[in-house]
Amino acid sequence: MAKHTVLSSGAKLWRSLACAKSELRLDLTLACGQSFRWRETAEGHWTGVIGGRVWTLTQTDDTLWYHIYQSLDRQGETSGWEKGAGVSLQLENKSDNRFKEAVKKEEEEPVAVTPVHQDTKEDEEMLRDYFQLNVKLGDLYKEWGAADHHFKHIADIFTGIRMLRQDPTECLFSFICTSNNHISRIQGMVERLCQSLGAPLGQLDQTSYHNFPSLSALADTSVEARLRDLGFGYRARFLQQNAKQILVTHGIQWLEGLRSAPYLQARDALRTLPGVSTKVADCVCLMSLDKAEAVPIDTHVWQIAKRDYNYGSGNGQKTITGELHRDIGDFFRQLWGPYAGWAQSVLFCADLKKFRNLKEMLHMKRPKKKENDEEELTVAGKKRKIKKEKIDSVKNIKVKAGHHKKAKKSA
DNA sequence: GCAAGACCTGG
DNA sequence: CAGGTCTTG
Repeated sequence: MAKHTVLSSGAKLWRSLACAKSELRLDLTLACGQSFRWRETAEGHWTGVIGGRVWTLTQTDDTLWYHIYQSLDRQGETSGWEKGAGVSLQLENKSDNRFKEAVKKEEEEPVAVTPVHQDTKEDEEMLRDYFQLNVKLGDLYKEWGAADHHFKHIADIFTGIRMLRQDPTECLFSFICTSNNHISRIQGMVERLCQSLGAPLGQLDQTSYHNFPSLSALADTSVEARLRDLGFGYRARFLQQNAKQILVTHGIQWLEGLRSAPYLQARDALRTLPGVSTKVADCVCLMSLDKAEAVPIDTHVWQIAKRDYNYGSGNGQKTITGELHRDIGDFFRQLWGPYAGWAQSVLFCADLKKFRNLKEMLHMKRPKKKENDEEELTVAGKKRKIKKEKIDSVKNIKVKAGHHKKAKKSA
């Protein structure tokens, strides 16, 4: 049976490119909630799908290493996948007919075949494109840190977090699943989505890999019922409706075409889709459509704005509504500049529970009095924190009545 | 424009 | 309740 590879198993299977950890941290970038499909398959080794092929990535201090597994089409040639049968066998075991049909449909479509000669240059370019390595993250960190003291503080530990340049279809349909939901469940849902409707790419150890489903696979009318069975809840309808709507009214190239549209135009276009409001549209813009200025505002980011930036406006409101949404985005764009969305992802990542151990290191580095006090208040218990926020919100309502928009810009 | 409620599911 | 969206009032 084919296995996930590791760097120590023999360097000849690996290719590399120069890349400092200040430019890219795989562990943070691939697990901070922008893509839901990467898994750490061995210590420091991340396996996932890029461009219809399965890759394992790892890094050392100044080098990014990558291995691309041989695709199913070349089964039996040399190393790589188990001799093909593994995946097909697995599919036969499913008794659900609709399941088979959908997969069959996928299989009939042409699948990208890896050329026999290994085109190192193209592969490297694909990787550079996926990680947007032409963007000099170190320079951006310096700019953000110079403009924003709090960012600089966080950035001491949370280095190398950059935006992926994801496939727009995968990005859109994955983020439709994020509403009213949490990361661990989203990961499972996206995985089931791919296994159910995506073209199989092969199997490594106990894990089978699939392409993200095509629009036509998602558009089939049987999809909603299938996805409900897979635990997608009310989002099942959104996924199917969207795929159909995009294909019928816009065409298959529409999403990619939005890469060349201005940010707000692309976002408004996405917002016409059912289940896609400002937040999800911003995620898709930032993570797949080259809109670095897009700042997705969710309740979590709103908390960050209030807690770390003393952001006052909107404290009287219960939910993130129109104007508030735009204002918070503008606030961060003014603070960080045209790559505000990238900067936001750093703070977002630093706030994830799964990286709490990393964040602890910040206290070791800076035993500042004031900040310790604030942390204690936060850690001490929810009730006290809530009380404090309520007091703040009362204050801010008064402020808001007076100065409204000018107050926050001074920050 | 904003506020409620509903919406699937599971930790 | 959770990293939200849609529908009403």
